[in-house]
Amino acid sequence: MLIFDQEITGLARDLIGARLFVRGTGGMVLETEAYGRNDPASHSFRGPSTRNAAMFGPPGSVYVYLSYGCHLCLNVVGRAGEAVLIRAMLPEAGVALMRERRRGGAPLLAGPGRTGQALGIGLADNGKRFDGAEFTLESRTEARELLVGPRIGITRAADLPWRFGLAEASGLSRAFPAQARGNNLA
DNA sequence: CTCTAGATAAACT
DNA sequence: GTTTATCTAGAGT
Repeated sequence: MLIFDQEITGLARDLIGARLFVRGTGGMVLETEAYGRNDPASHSFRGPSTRNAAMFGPPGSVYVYLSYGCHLCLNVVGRAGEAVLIRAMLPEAGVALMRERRRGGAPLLAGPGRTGQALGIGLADNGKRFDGAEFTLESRTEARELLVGPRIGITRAADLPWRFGLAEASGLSRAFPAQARGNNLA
């Protein structure tokens, strides 16, 4: 079982190799980033607001935000004010529908904006739960080797190694820097 | 490979 | 009113 109520980096690691589905589309999670409560790069840094309200919902909630005015990004909420951004997945379920939503553009799920588009999420999904209804999460079953590196596309706290990826996976949003290997999952 | 335009919600001054 | 933001597609070198 996946534990949502734990340190956010732990949740980000546990989500690698897990399977995530949104209304029948999705697949294995390949890449995540952790965002903490007192993390200058996090939307929750300045406290609760209309935009980030879902980040303060119960662990296991859905947090969706609009990035750069055009990209919807999906997050898994952990403890209050903490969340994990889903950056890349392996297309496994509902591939035809995802391809249609991406209008034939490939890749389907490599990158947070592409993932949001392929899964068909919207701001209206904020506050929903990963409870198996519309949003489902199945924990990883086997041990996997993990890549660790700095987060992408942020300006503050850019040095924290809070980005995680599945080793040997193709379909990551970007390659990890060298030295990223060597952390086995439990 | 690098560069740039594009899109809009919310925080900030 | 202005700026920034957890990016991407498409054009250019």
